[in-house]
Amino acid sequence: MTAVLVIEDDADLRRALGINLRARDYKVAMAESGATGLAMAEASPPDLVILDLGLPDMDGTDIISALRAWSRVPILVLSARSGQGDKIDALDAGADDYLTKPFGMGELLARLRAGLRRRVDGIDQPVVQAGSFTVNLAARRIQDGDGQEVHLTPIEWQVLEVLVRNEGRLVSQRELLQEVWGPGYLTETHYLRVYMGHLRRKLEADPANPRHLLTEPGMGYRFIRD
Amino acid sequence: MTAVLVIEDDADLRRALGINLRARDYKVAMAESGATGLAMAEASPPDLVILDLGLPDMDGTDIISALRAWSRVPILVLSARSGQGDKIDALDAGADDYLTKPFGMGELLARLRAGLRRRVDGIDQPVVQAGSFTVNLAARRIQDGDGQEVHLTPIEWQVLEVLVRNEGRLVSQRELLQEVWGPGYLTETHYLRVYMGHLRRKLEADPANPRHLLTEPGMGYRFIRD
DNA sequence: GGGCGCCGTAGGGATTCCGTAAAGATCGGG
DNA sequence: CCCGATCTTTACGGAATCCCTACGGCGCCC
Repeated sequence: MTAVLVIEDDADLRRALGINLRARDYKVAMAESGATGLAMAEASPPDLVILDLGLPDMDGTDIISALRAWSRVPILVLSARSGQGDKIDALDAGADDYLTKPFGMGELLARLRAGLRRRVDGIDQPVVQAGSFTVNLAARRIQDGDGQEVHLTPIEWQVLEVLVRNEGRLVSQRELLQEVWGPGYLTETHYLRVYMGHLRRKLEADPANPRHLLTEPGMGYRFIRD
Repeated sequence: MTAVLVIEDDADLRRALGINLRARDYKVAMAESGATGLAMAEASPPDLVILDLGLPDMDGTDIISALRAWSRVPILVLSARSGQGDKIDALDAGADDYLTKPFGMGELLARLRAGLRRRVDGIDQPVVQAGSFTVNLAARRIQDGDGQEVHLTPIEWQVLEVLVRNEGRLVSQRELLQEVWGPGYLTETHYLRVYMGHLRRKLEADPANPRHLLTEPGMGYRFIRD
């Protein structure tokens, strides 16, 4: 059954959404605040998130970013603010759709169906275990094989995150440079050599013979769990 | 470069869209009617479609259905009609987003970025099973008959990719050389002999009697699954 | 039968690419 | 202002890959 997480502080709207979604046989989870919503998403990853931007405890785009740190789940934003700027900020933070209150329940359900239709079956899990080490994408923490915390610098983390989120897939050098350094550094491949070396020394049991952070000469790098 | 197809009959709006999209470095194609739009999409598949529902020659949902018959390209619908029913129909026909006129150009571009972002995350995993081996083009991964990972060099990948994309069809030597080595090497057919040999040795159960990577003497090569 | 064109295989040298270490450069905090 | 952490840049040995040549096999036509 399809699981939908609703993060909404208005009790009336929350109840209305719950009734309508359950009537269509969705499995619904509810959160009243951003913090609990994020915790619930990590505890039990949903197939789609309906998020109210006007929550009291957290900024809306921060919630989106926190989700996007580890998940590609479709995010449908509800908001009372109809300005263009708010929509652009939310969409660029990673939201998939933006619905301005007041909205019709029929339209909401149609946009929800559209979001679910193109659901991807990727690695939507907050923690990825890789033989010798463990990556917690949601908390941005890493543990060594001995349970020791490993400290990564910002760039090291960004490189690792791109690779882990594309587990098994070859990530080209251009793609990595684009994601981490931006479009002006697409040819600076020696950066990658340096930072892949750092990551291997910190994470691999035998940095000279990596088992998880692999090089594909002339093409790019690949992360595999085992 | 990202290719966007705009299907819009209003000349003013079409021009405005063209200017804004090209300014953001999108490659823009334009159609004034549904029929030509569908033809252009088939001739040169875009990365995203912007579709006006109020075209004179065809019903909007029919255009969406026709596209969805063969493509999962993101479709962003523009419409002057703001009723819930129209939106629901379009979204359930397969559209990804629905924008009511008049709309802000900033919001349109943000929704366009949201649609394109999903494409990069890659729904399509073209996995081709070929008797003795399995090719995953998106992940750049190959498994042998025994489930063993097979490593290919960049040029080996390029050659194989061209052949697999043209599964069943004869690919001429000129075409292969053009795609992989570029226009300056159209007569260096011995390169092909060398690299086809590499591929067969790595992928075929009996490299001397290939069953999937076939030679058509004097013409070119052909990939077949079985 | 022999020449010829086409294909497959092998291997060596040149070139490109990668890993590693380490020295400046830059930035932020105390 | 100094110091530590981080990022950038350079240099070099070694590995992977590519280009190119050589040689043998096969089928075809004269």
